Amino acid sequence: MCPPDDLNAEARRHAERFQRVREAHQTELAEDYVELIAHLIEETGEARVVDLAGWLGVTNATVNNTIQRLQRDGLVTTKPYRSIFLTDAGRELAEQSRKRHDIVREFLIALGVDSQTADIDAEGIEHHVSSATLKAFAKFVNKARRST
Amino acid sequence: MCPPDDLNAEARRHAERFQRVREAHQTELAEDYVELIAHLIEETGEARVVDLAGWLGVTNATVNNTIQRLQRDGLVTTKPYRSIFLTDAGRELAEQSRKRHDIVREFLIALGVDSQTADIDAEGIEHHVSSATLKAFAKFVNKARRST
DNA sequence: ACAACATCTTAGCAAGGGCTAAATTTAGGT
DNA sequence: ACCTAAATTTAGCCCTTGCTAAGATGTTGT
Repeated sequence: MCPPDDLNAEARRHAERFQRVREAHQTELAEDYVELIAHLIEETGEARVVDLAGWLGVTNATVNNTIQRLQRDGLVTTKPYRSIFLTDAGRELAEQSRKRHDIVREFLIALGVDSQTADIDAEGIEHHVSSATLKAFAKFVNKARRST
Repeated sequence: MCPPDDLNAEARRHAERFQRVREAHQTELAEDYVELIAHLIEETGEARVVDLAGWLGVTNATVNNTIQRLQRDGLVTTKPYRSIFLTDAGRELAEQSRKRHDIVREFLIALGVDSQTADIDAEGIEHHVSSATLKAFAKFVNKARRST
C-alpha cells in the first residue's frame, strides 16, 4: 500500500554517514600517533614514550597502551624499553596524514582564519576530510596563492 | 643553564590542541543525538528510540543506553516506554548544532564539493569548527551567494 | 478482550582510551 | 662500579559506546 517511503531512504543515508564518522574515529588516534612519531623521528632522531606523552598531553601509561595497539595493528614496531619505529604502513599513513593536515591548515589560513585557530581546528578537521573535499581545499589554496 | 626551551613550548601547544580535540569528542555524540531528536520532533511530532536507531545505524539498545546518559546530563527527558523530549539545554544545543552543520554543509558546496560528499564530510567536520572558523565559512558562503 | 507484534528495557559482554600507583629497567654522575 | 633518577612497563580501575539475547511493556487488529 505504502509507496517505497522516502523517509526511510533519507534515514538510511543518514545512518551511512554516521557509520562513516564512527569508522573515521577509529583511525583518528592512530593517525595522530604516527604523524607525531614521524615528526619526532625527523626532528630529534627518535620517538620515545615520554616525548609522545608530552606532545599529546596524556600520561606515559596511556601512550604505552596505545603503542601496543598500534604495534598489534602493524603501524609501529618497538622493543621493551626501547624507542618506537614506524613500519612501512605506519610511515605511509604518517605521510598521508601530514599532507592532509598541512593542506587543511593552509586552507584555513588562506580563508582568513588566524594561524592559531587554524592550528587548533586543523587538528580536529583533518580526519574528516574526504579526498574530494581535500582536493577542493588544495585548489582554493593554490588560487589564493596565485592571486597575491 | 638551559634557555627556556622552545621545543617544550611547541610540545605544550600541541598537547593543548589534542586535549581540545578529545574534549570535542565527548560532546560529539550528544550533539548528533539532540540534533536528530529535534529534527524528528519537528518532522514527525515525536522522537522514539526505534527511529533514532534507524537514523543512526545502531541498535535500539545502544540508543537506549545513550539516552540514559543524555538524560543524566540534562539534555533530554523521557519516561519508560515513552518518547524522548529535549530539555531547554538540549534544545539550545540542538539549535546551535543544526546551524553549524548547515553552515559547514553550505560552505563545502559553495567551495565546489558535490552535495553528497558535502553531506558526508559536514557530519564529521561540524564538531571541530571553532566559532572563528565558522564565521569565516559563513562569510565565504555569503560572498559566493552575492557573486552569482 | 486478547493474541500477536512492535517497541522498549535490562543484563552482560567487549574494545577503546583515559587514569594512578607500583614495579622494573635503563642510563648517568661520582 | 654503583647508586640514583628517569623512563618504561604492568596491574587495576573507570567511563564510553557499541553489541546480543532475553524479558517487560504497549499497541493493534480481529
